[in-house]
Amino acid sequence: MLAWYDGAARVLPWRAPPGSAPPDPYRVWLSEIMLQQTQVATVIPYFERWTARWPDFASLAAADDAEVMSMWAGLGYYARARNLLKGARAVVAEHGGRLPDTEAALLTIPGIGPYTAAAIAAIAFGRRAVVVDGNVERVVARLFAIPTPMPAAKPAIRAATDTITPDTRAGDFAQAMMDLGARICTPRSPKCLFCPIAAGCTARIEGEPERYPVKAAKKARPLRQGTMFWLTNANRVWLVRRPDKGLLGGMRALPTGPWEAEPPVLADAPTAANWRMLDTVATHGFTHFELVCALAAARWDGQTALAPGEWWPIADLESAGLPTVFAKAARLFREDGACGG
DNA sequence: GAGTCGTGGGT
DNA sequence: TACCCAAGACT
Repeated sequence: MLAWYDGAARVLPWRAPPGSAPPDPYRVWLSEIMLQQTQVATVIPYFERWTARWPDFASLAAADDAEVMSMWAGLGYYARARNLLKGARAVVAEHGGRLPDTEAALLTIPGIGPYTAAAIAAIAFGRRAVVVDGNVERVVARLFAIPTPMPAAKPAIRAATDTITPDTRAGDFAQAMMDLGARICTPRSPKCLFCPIAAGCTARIEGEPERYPVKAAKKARPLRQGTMFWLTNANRVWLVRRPDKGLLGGMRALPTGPWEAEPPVLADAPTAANWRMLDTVATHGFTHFELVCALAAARWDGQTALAPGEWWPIADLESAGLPTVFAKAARLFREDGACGG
């Protein structure tokens, strides 16, 4: 694997060349958080903007919370951004501004779990650590043809990974396994002809490498419905801030009622007004449900009471840092020509 | 162990 | 198209 990696490693902004000195721990940490459940190509532009704005732990720890959330907008899983800020502040306050170099200490930092702790220890500090992410799970499940369905197979996969992890260059080994999983040992149509370890792969010898890792059938995503509100005042629109915990926590948003199985009502509007329903609806797929939102537009009369929020210039809505579901809805309101849009 | 938590790319 | 899934963590 290391020999293959020496010649085939992807060049990435947070990565050092194979066999060279470890990269900046801050950049390793940031990239690992951004890469959780997120593909490399999606992360790269966010990583570049982020490091230009906050190049180290000290600058990030001193950053404004709202600006951090806005910079993360569109990347998803927003708890990562909240924990990233907590993590940077913990590193400054409790570790002298430098990331600790052991897995156990790394695990105490918000946002760092078993995978990320092992990855940072190996990649940024050159320690031997058993790094198991989704790529490694797939490669190892195939290499050893592990028949146990996920997630029950996780302990066996970790044990098997331990047996093939080298004592030196564990970081390069981990990155080699992840590159292999991302480019060759892919979930569907693995390219075994280009695989450096195909000769020892039990799943390939069996003839159906795609069968691994074995997974149980998953259930269908339920439908949820709701209403989003577009309240305007001159050339501005009313935005709210969502509660810190839960779905899209801490993010700027359009006012919305709850998202539930039942059809929506207008009772959750941000203010009393002559709401006009648009002809179109906004749809968006989340991890565990599908959302269909009715769209209601109105002008504020300058009199009725408003819950906490802020007027935002419609022409500058791109800088509000709206999650994608709200950015999509905002586009529909503006295309409709709704009041002020 | 199971549910929650986004979004975009690939097929 | 509809579905799968990604360098997981947290509760």
